[in-house]
Amino acid sequence: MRFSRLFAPTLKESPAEAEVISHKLLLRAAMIRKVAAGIYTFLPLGNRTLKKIEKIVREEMDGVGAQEILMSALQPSDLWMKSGRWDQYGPEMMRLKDRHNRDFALGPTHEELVTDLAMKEARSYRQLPLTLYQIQVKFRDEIRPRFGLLRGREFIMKDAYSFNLDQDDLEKSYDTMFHAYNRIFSRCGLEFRAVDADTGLIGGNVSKEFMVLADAGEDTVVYCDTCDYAANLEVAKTRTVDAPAGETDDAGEHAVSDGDPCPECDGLLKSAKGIEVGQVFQLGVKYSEAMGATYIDENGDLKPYVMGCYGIGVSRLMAAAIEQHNDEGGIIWPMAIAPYHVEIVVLNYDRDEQRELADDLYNGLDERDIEVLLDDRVESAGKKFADADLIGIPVQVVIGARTLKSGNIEVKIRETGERRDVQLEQAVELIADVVIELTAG
RNA sequence: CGGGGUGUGGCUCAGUUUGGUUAGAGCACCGGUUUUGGGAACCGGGGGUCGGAGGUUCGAAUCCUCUCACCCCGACCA
Repeated sequence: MRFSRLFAPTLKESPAEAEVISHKLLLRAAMIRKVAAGIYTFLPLGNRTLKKIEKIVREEMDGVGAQEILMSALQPSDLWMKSGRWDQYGPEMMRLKDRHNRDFALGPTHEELVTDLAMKEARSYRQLPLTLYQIQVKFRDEIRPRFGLLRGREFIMKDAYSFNLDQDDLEKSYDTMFHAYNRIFSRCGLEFRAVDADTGLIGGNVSKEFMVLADAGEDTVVYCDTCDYAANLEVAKTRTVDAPAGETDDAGEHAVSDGDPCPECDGLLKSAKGIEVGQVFQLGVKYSEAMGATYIDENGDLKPYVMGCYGIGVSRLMAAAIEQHNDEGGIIWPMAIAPYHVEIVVLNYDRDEQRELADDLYNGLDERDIEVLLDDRVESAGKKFADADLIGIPVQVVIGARTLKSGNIEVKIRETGERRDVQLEQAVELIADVVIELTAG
């Protein structure tokens, strides 16, 4: 892609509305634009990152046998009446009426729809376990949308649902999904923790949240400095001093704090802010019983599905990644979710030598399926460098008269700031290697 | 919803307290010249009616009333 043609109106200053770093940078780097409170348009760069995240999610979901579907965002009220959530959900659900005055909602989640689908189409135990997922827009009329993509009223979510034979079977699906989630967040380059969590309005018994550690987080994560114990503060436990490890106290809200003893070992608890990017639940029979969703087992008896559900805030993940990967200059995208792999900054594109060189390099990298953004704009060097840092493409290649004199171009790693001069003939090869290296983490 | 705050060209903001001629600046944008290794310089140009409605006044961005939007703190969530 040529920067001169790219629709990427970057901003020198942060719009006043943005408070947190990801929001500021998403706006400044021309990833998103606001439509209304908590509602955003994704511009080309932001959309590319979104699609990269979605691709990783799809690969991991498909990899564990989940099947992608796409359900309607617009949902009739009757299924929600059936589950009892039409009344429970409250004003957070965006509701509307059709021309016949029938009630609809813009889906905040899809348990009802997917359960209805399964009970009609997956009648036999032979079809189970069945895991379905989708990546789709969700609507929640949040009391207070804020922080850009971190809490929107319309957002992209991956939601998966497993229909299992029994609790044992559910636990297998849950476990599989849990590991897939770990891979997804690792591949996205995030530092995260899976923590014990409250099940909230979704319901169910067992649940883990995936928290990206970042100061902008709205949740507090409590974790042990010695063992694997980690929990959302809401459900965190501690151990009364002198009690042996393993004998826990159910702690009330805010009762657990830094330095309390770990409930599971002799370590001490610490706390940090976290952004919830995913959650997995063992729902059990909550929805299947409420909706009369049953399958026929091998004896011909009707049994309720034992269900699990698994969500990832895809657009939130994008913001969370920025919260973890930025500096004064702007975003530092992990390679796996960067809009482009390499940005070629050509300081004087109007000079034949530089233009030809840049075009060759561009084509050479393109042939190796490396995604390249070529800054061919007629702008000052300073502006191009600043934009490159802001947009945060992981590898920058600078073509300018200074290094060209000795037959070199410069390769700079966005994250570390490391630069090295590279001979022209070796450039494609070397840049390709750097991209692979950075992809591997 | 409670509390606090802000609405002035695309963005950042000044002007509002103490009403007074054609509403300003920087950035961005358009044309031109010279530039180009860290947000270039100069010349020329376009764009706002001051969130909206109503009111007070000879006169309103400025005062009053209502209203809408947005942001921050709290309760909810991917």
